[in-house]
Parts: sequence; C-alpha cells; structure tokens
Amino acid sequence: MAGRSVDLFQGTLDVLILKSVSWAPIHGYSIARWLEQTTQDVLRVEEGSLYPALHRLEARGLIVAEWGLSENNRRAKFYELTPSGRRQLRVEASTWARFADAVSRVLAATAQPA
Amino acid sequence: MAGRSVDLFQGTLDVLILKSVSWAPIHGYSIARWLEQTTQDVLRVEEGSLYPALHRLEARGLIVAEWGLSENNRRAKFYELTPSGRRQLRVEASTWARFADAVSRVLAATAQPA
DNA sequence: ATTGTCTCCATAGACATTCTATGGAGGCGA
DNA sequence: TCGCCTCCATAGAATGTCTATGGAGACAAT
Repeated sequence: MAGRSVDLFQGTLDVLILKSVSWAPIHGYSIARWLEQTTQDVLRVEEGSLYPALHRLEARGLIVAEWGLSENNRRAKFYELTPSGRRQLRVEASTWARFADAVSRVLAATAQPA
Repeated sequence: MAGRSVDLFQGTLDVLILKSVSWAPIHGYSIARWLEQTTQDVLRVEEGSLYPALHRLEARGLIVAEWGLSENNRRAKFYELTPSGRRQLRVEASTWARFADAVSRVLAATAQPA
C-alpha cells in the first residue's frame, strides 16, 4: 500500500493543470510527467482525464493552444495561460487552500462539542 | 468572496463522515452541524449529499444505525463506527494526507524542471 | 526494411458522487 | 393554530474522472 498512487479527487485536476502551464508553453504529455515527478507518483493523471480537461480549460478561455514540435521532434500542442487563466489559478489555489485546511481541521479534531 | 463556503471535492465526504461518527453515536443532522461548526462554515454538507452517503457507508458495513431520540426529543437515526469503519477511517485519512500534501507541493512549486 | 517501443493526441462509455429541489412529519413556542 | 426548526428521505441533473481503445509519427535495433 505504501507506494500506490491516489485517484484524483474530482475538481482538483483543473488547478493542477493551470499551475503546470503557468511558466511556459507546455504540452499535455509533459504536464502529466511533471505532475508525477513533482509528487513522486502520488498524483497520476490519466490521458483520458487530461485531454478532456485541457479542452475544457481551453473552451473556457483559461488557456490557449498552439501546435509546435516537442523536444523529441514530435507534433505537440503547447498550452499557455491566458490572463483570465492566471486569475483563475489564483482563485482556485486559494479555494483549495481553504478547503484543504478545513478538511485537515476536521480530521485532526479530537472531540466533538456538546 | 471572503465568506463563501466551498463545494466538496468528490470523494472527501466519506472520510469526513467517518470522522464525525468516530466518538459516539450521532445523527445525520448533527453531523452536518458539527462539520460546519468545526470548519467555520467552509465545509457545508447538503442533506441531499449527506443522507445518501450515510446509506452508502451503512451498506458497506462501515457504520451502523439505530433509531433513537435526539436532544430535541425528535426521532433520529444514530450512526456509529464499526470496527471495519474504524480501519477505513484510518486508511482514508492517510490517503487524504498523502493527496493533500501532493497537491500542496504542486501548487507551491516555483519552477518546472528541464 | 521491418519491427517494436515510446511519445503525443484523442474519443467513447461507464461510473461514482455531489448538488438542487422537493417533500413530509413531528416538536415546540408564540 | 400558526409558523419555524429539526430530522429523514428521494429523484433527477450535472459534473468530472476513470478504463479502454485507437492512431500516427519518431527513433533505435535487428
């Protein structure tokens, strides 16, 4: 059980993607690799989740895509944050922090009130 | 925006409930109140989510129910952890911790690797 | 040249969970 | 008796993630 990865909790993928594309244009496959690497394989994003998510974010105008060539000389779509996407990243990161803190408070509670 | 509550991320409700019932028999309505109170209204559990979740957990044998009378003299179903539920609480709490830590690591990252 | 492996994109379909909306019944106080 | 609060419950919609699958091109090895 020690090394298993964790299924994503619904709603977290978007903010993870927004963060991944917040520095420089990056393609989908690379996003997945970076997330796995950064989290030591705790977060594993399946392609069947990733690409629909990217399309959603693009449709909402939070990221924009452009075709290019990957490091390995392959056709790849590079995504980048729009200004609106950058605002959304801030919002969702702060929402996540509030939420995670609240859950932690519950799980750390040692007794219930009267 | 400051005081808004956060929709639950799918998958977190179970562990919150298991924790809520981990001390003494408690009924559904009271679970919702306790969660709101403990998280200063950040986590708000709707009844349409709560009761189905309780039934799910009961069906899985993680909690057991017994009818009783509430503090206000009303008919209420009191839930309690089973031994199997207590084990599950440990598992899910640890899964949550791993997950939350991984997400935090991503959101705190300041640069992407080569 | 052929084969295999890896990269990269993509879609379909199943599945689980949470939400909104709604209803009802009983206790209690005004 | 009227209204509010407590407590349980279900139906239906919406959403997002997963598994499974496919395809095509780059590159290395044989």
